[in-house]
Amino acid sequence: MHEQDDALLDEGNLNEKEGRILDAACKIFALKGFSATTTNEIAKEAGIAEGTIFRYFKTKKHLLHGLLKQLVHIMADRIAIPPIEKILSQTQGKAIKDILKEVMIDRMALVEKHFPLAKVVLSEAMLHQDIRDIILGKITDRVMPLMGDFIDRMVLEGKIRPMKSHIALRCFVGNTLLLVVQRQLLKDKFPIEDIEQEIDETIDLMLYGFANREKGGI
Amino acid sequence: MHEQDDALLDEGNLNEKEGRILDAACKIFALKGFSATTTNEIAKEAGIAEGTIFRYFKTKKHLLHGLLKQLVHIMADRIAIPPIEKILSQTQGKAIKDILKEVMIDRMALVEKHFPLAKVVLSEAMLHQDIRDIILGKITDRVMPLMGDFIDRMVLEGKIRPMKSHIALRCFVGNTLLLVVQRQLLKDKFPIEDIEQEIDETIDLMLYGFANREKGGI
Amino acid sequence: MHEQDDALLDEGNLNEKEGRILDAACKIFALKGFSATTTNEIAKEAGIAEGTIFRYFKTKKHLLHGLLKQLVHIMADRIAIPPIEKILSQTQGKAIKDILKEVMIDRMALVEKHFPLAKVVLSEAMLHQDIRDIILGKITDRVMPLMGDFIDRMVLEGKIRPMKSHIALRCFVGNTLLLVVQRQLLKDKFPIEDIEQEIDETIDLMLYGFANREKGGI
Amino acid sequence: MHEQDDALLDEGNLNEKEGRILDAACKIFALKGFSATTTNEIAKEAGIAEGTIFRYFKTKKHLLHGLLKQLVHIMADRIAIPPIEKILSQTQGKAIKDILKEVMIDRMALVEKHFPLAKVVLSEAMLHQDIRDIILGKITDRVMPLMGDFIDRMVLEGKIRPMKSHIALRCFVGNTLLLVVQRQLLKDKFPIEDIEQEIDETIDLMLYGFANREKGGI
DNA sequence: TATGAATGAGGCTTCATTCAT
DNA sequence: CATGAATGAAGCCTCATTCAT
Repeated sequence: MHEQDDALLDEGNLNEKEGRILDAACKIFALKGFSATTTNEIAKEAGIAEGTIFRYFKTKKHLLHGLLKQLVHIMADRIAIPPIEKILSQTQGKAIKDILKEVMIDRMALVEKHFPLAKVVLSEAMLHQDIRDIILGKITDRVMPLMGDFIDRMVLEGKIRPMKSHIALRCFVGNTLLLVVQRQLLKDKFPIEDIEQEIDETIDLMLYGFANREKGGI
Repeated sequence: MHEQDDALLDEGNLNEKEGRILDAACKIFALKGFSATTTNEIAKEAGIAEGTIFRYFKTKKHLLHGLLKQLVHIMADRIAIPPIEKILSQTQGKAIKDILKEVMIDRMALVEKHFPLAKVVLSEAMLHQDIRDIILGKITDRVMPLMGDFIDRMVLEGKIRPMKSHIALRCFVGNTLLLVVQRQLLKDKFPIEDIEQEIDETIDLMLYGFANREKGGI
Repeated sequence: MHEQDDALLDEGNLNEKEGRILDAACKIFALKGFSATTTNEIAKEAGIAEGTIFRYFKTKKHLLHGLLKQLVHIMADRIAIPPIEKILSQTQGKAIKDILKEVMIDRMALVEKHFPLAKVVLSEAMLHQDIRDIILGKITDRVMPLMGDFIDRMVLEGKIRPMKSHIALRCFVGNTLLLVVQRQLLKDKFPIEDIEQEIDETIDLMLYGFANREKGGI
Repeated sequence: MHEQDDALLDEGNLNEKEGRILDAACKIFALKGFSATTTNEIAKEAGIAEGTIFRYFKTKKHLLHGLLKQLVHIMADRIAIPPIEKILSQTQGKAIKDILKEVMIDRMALVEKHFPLAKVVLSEAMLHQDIRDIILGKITDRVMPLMGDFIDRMVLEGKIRPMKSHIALRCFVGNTLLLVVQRQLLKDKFPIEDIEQEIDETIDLMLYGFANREKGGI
């Protein structure tokens, strides 16, 4: 119970108790979902009294929203954006294959590190429009331009052929996401032996496609 | 409330009441998630008394499991498999592009028709191993062989280049899934104007890849 | 606990459980006030489970309103109005002194019988406009016309001198109310030895006033 | 919030903080009743920390008792008694009608000025014997002798006819009280147009009674 | 002395489950 | 077999009170 160390969310603008509560909530929401989690459990996990939760969050729903806002904020502004910005700004002279590999590994690591949170976000987002809006706001503002610009630049540099950036992005995200899901959730039935090789082959497929050029693609 | 017609689940081996309950549960689980749905709501939607639910399902949890089993059974054996089997068995003489398009449209239609159920299944599967196992069992037994064999056959026929079927499958599923999610959940922020063109471009990307061949692919 | 007999409120249009709940609520509200009464206490007093209360009344506040509506309804239509109508319709040949005495005794008995309820009503009415409105609606519709007409008739019959009925009514109600309050709440410090004599003297004062006519009233 | 000026209760023997707390408590108790008022609200209104309340009053209940004692003390000794003593000592040469009018106006003004407090006192007194005792003690000691002596003197002076003082007092208090209640609480349904005329007619009724002397009073 | 964060008992309310009809 | 009133455990939340600062 209530480990203080290694808090994923306790960052700057919120105090120590609030961070502990958010961490605990995140952990148990990820385990059982929002509705099935009790405020009592969260309090025990956070090592505080149940009532204390409600000094920081008016209701359990507010706690969820606060959590999601933190998540989105942190994911986007502190964790997710900077490394990808760095990678995307240091592409000169690199082969597109290596760039994509670097990005995919980085993104996989990111999602896998925060997979519990991701589960909370996704399962709630699936049901509730208001939660989708919190996430989408950030994606629209930060992720789309960043990735879109990158793809457009790659096209300009001649590293990839002309294409609509959102379709390329969807392809890349789809492949990465399913890879993570398989590793995290389906590892018993569909284990991945050599992850690096798996990534290599995935990128190869994305780059060169299914088509059999030698036979003319029919 | 309690429409008897057009029951998605009322199939054969379960009687009329049981089917009505499962239909109602499915509908409301999809809307609000399992924990947030009350048996009272289900009963009202099914047009029966609350107590009657417990004649057919020992607990609410049993109801969920029963529902998921039905869903997986039906999705796999009655709805999902037959059409794809048909498509996959009539590929001779067709271009790979058209085959993929046919499959993608068919799969999208399938998922979109049953999107509410899909949401239930996915959000519960994200949290609970036992539920994942129910689904995965069917996928391992039926879907993987079918799709794997198809890809292998395409390779043999020279329509696609040699590749590992599970990677190709992941790519195809990833693209299709995100396309559906975008259409269903993100339509406000990321609308898709012309779905057929979107599919065409997605398949084109899958077939021929990102790479700019003319420039040598670097 | 939970006596079924002698229910003050269990009248016709509400079923047995609902009546038991209202009776219990009435008893404890009168003892401790609305806010200080717990739904748990009410349930114990009514001899039912706490949850059952909420099958009949959405919230504790709704229970209070239901109670007040019943009280006002019963007080006005079943208990309060009929006897006074009877008295007021049989005044021919009687001295005004005897009529007033009859009315006062009847009204005192009525209020004293329902004094616990009266306390609930008054203490809530003091604080909340919405509750005052429930009561006043009935008074405006039923009590005022009845008493006003009576006073006007007495004036016409020459039994009392011309006067505004609402002032006479206020005087009569004020005297009666304080008499009841003294008997019920102040009996330790200001006991009333002979209630009939007290009533006689009160009516004598109302009829003939303070003024000393023999000295010219100055 | 927390105006320091014009404190009703901050008088002499209690220090500034204590006075602020009592003032705030009084204001909010009057608005919402004792149980429905939170110590947090009181603290905010008083402009102090919640914990500070408990330096001055052991519990919330003690705060109520302290408040009531202050109220009764101030009402009786500082506010209520002196003016009435003055009026009652300057009656020579005045008509009884004018004396009563003067007293009634003075008492109405007094009650109306302190109506919020009066509501607290009354609603709590209705429920709790111990609170009634605090009030009645003061009334027995100070008010009754004062008013009783005045009435007896009026009788001796021949200004009113011989009567028991407590009955006359009850009549006067009843009329005055209901007049205030009507003005304060029932103004929407039973408005009073011309208050001075209303008082005149009420006093006239008290002085000369209902009886129609010309017809012989039958 | 004053603070206000923290507490935790206890309030109101929900809801899966039971059972007499 | 079907019902739905009743149950009571348990959830969310409030708030008087305490105590370290």
